[in-house]
Amino acid sequence: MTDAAVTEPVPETHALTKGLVFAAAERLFAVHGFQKVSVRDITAEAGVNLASVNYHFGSKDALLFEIFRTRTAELNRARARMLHEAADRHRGHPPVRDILEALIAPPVRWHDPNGDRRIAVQFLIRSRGEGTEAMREALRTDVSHLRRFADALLAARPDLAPEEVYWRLHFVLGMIHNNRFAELDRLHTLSEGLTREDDAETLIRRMVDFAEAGFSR
Amino acid sequence: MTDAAVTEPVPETHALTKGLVFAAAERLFAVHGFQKVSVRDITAEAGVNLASVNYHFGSKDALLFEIFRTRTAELNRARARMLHEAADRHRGHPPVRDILEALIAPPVRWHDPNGDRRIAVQFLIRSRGEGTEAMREALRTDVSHLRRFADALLAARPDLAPEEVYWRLHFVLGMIHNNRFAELDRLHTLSEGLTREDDAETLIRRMVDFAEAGFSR
DNA sequence: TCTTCATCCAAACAGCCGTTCGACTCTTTC
DNA sequence: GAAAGAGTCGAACGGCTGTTTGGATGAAGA
Repeated sequence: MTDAAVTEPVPETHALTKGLVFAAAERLFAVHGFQKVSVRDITAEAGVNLASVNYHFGSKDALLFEIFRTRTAELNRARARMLHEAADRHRGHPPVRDILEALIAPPVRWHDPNGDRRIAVQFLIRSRGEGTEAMREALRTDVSHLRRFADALLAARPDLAPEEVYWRLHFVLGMIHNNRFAELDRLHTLSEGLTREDDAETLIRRMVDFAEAGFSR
Repeated sequence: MTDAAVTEPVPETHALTKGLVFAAAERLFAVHGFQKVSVRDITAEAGVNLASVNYHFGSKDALLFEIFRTRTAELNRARARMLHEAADRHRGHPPVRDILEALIAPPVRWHDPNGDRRIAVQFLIRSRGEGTEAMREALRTDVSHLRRFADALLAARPDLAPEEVYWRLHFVLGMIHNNRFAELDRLHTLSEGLTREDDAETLIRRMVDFAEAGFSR
């Protein structure tokens, strides 16, 4: 994770004001939701003029979509790289556990308090439920990213009926998408703080263990 | 599921107009989201006057919360009943599989196309991500419902570290909450229709199998 | 028959929304 | 040094938001 293009909090092609808007918008959207944050909230947080959003991005929805597109591409790249490395380690046929780890590890690592990507992953999780029409269209049609993981799982478990593999992949995605601030808070409340200790790597191990066990039969 | 108090689509204590508003609001909120649906959308859909929402419910947020409270209570009751029945079958100590089934089966049965509760479960799923402050407060503080399931799991697996049990419960909840229209559509697209055939009971079996396997070690 | 009361209705309210406009500033280019 | 262009600014636009108001309606009770 030393690639500058990946760890750069805000795309460096942005002008100063544009970058401020991008960062403020991502943060506010991630914390409060897309509809509850106004253009005025964003520009006030960024300390720039109200018209900046429309000047640099065209519209509020276009700003939302640019953040979505940027972060989605980064996450997909990190996942694809891990899947590729796993394939290299196993002569083109990675086992189920390595495939699941490539799917799970990147977003969980981003979510780590020490990372600069907590906001980005919360934004992406939100975009599934309350995204723009353009976002949902992109999520619905662009399945090429998930295609690779589905194909890898199908190849790793040729003994299973394909629909069984697809459903289990769906369950794993549900586990990942449920790691929102509010849900984790509730878990920590329920466990009376027992679950709060985990760092990213421990949580990844727990999730991969659980998911791999789900694929065991 | 023959209890009238549970299968009643709209609480029968409501007056005619109040019931129309309740039903229209639940449907529109479930399909389009909470923030995107206006009071005017609701009253137009219900065919009643604009002021009806404020007259019968006080405010838009209060209407949202009443739907949330009603459906949450019904779902919790159905789950608690299944857990209770499982405890009766096993002399007070139900196995992991029966506990998970009590958690999973009710919302999946509600989601069945033949049921009259598809809207309700979609509404409840949405309330986790985009709910009112009052809703999130209720979800955060009222853990008494989940408490029973966590305690049952802890009792069924005394060999596991408690935090491990809590995390696995969290993963199972993620599987359940991911059954939104949009996510299922994407799954069906990815699988090229293979996953579309399943009825509620088959899906419940798949989910319980997966979750139980996650608890196997 | 008169009163009471819950319900319903059209209309208006104040406020916030995303977006646009025209002027102004500053740097770059010829 | 003039022209051009990108960026920023305050101000305003039309439209939609949730909510409120005051009167009309009609059934129930004395």
